[in-house]
Amino acid sequence: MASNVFKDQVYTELARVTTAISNPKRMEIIDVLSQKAYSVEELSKEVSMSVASTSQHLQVLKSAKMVVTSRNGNFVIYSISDDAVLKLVSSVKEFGFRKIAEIERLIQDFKTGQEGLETLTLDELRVRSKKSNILLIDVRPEEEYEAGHITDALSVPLDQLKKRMKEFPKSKTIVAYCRGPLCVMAGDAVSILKRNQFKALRMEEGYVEWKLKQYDLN
Amino acid sequence: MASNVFKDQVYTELARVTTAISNPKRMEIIDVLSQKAYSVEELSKEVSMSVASTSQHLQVLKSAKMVVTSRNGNFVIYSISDDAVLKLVSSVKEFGFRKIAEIERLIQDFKTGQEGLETLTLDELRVRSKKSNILLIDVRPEEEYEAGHITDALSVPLDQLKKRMKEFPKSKTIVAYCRGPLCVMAGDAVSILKRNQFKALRMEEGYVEWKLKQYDLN
DNA sequence: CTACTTTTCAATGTATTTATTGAATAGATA
DNA sequence: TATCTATTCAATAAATACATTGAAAAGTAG
Repeated sequence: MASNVFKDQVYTELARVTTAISNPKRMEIIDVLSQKAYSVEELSKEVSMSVASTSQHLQVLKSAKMVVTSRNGNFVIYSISDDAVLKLVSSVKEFGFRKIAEIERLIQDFKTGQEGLETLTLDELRVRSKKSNILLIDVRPEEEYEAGHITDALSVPLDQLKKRMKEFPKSKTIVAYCRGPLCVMAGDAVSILKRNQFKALRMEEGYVEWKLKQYDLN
Repeated sequence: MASNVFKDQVYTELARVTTAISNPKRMEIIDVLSQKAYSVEELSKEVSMSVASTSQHLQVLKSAKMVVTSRNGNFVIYSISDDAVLKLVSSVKEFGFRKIAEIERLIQDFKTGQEGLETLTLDELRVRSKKSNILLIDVRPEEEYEAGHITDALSVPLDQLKKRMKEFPKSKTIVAYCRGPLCVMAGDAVSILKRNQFKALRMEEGYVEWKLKQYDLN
């Protein structure tokens, strides 16, 4: 049957896409690259792996057309090829978080470990920022902020927070965000702020989630 | 670092989701189950594999919570757990079809093999069915039609088409659909109809694509 | 309770995937 | 062109995934 061969080929191609994201490290790499482009060496530090292994993972992602390369001097810079990749990963997460109880439990354990921080969603933020006085801060490294950030957010990298929080008005509620639900920086920021008598909340969603939401609004 | 352990665990869980769909046969199984529920034995025929292998694939999908089981007499009936699975798979396909040139080429080769049939999308169907006289037929097996079909479609399983087409008015344009872009039945139906002097078009999308679209409209 | 059917499990051999190390390459800079 | 550096390739060893066969189990029906 000729059409059977065709069918098998198509499913094999589709599986090539899912195989590319079937590895935990590669998922993490995509998440990191979703924030900003990286060289192989930088990235290997970010995901705690040898340069050679990182390179190999990147090649898998590249052959699945999920990342693209450019060159900057000696460095090869990897970046996400297309917003369709963000959507794909986002729908994997949506399914994963909803369905896999184990993930829910892990996140729960982790959150309660973080002093029971109060959290906020993007939608809640939009509503509250109209009513009350809110200061939205982006605690990711400055390069990631520069590569793209939520409108009206102030860049306050985590390692500068202690110095810079003196500028913050105590009258405002401070909302911190970072890379998204799996990222710990915003939680750390809120802890620090609270210890210093600020009203502070963490927003679980990050820049990527916000960006994807913008499409839906248009 | 405690948060590193957490992160690795979460990515491992997420990868469990993508690993479940990282195999061509499992993708095919999900597609088949998207049309209607099947027993292991039926399914193994549908995807041309041994019963034991099919069972093992189903267990992988079950442990990823993508399918659920029920019992009917001696048979264990597998079905898709949730429409979130359809959405996930649909976004994989969306990315796959858009990005992977090889798939595009395969589909192109396949289509041109099918006598250059004229095709129609769901959106075009909606527009045209208001203006002109259209008869929409569902050429999948009757059980799949009964498990769910596009509103106003007439069930005409492919193997009954030759007898039943006598009822069709020659004044109407006949639009045939089946399981979706990878399915060959609608193409076969159109070929037969054209050979018998009907005006006939194939719609590439199938019932699942239509169903997902209904959500977006609400 | 027994017989029967469908599904699952276990064992096997093969193939793929993965992280690491160390060597090779490609490309930029001088 | 020669040198230097980041990246990629190759080889390895361990682990995991895969399809098949045949046996075991689970559950229905009589």
